[in-house]
Amino acid sequence: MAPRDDLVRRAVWAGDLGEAEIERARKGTVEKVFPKGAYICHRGDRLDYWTGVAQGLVKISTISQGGKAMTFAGIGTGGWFGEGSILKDEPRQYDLVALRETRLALVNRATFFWLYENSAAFNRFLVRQLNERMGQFIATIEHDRILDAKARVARNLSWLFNPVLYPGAGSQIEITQEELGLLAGVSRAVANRSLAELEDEGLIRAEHREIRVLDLAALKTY
DNA sequence: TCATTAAATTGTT
DNA sequence: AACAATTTAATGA
Repeated sequence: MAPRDDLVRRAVWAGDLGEAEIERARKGTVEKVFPKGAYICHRGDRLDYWTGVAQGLVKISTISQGGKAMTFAGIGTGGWFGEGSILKDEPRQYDLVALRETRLALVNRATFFWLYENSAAFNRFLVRQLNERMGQFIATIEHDRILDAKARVARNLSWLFNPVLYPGAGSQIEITQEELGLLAGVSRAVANRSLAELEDEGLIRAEHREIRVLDLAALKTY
């Protein structure tokens, strides 16, 4: 059992793919491991792969003109991203950083489009994913008051628990406070305090190396 | 299985 | 950034 087989087969979008489709997808997929802290790609780079996180945690971020770091999304194990850059055939608009050792599944451009043209199941997945992301961004804009540290932590956490984007994830996730701090753009100490407060408010439960969400809706719209 | 130790993670300052 | 406390993982009796 080559790990590559499992990778494609286990992917959420492969759920109702036919055997032939899976085989085709498998052939166009390579795996690559990035060490903790490594850049997967910089803004402006070309990365002609549709990318899935087989294991690990990736931050999608950019630096604003004012020089402030801004995180667009955190992608955990089981998440997929990059369809926008592939579809539009343009360089990445943001930086990709592996927050911990991360194993990525890279689906090449030709295979992506083959699936796009031939698999209804794949298309259903794509539409759902794009729609869900859209919803995330709209929610972000709607609640775009001055984002204090706690709010950023809460929002980034809620992203990681999106049941549509991560069908596999239950109500708990493995993430350290340091990693969450990197995602939210706050220091570890602040992340720690934010989590403690969120826990007091009954939204989450923080444990060692993992966090349980008790009220996802409240977390999203914090 | 238990004890010891090293490494990682967390709580505070 | 530094330090202590706590938890986990690894090792060997």
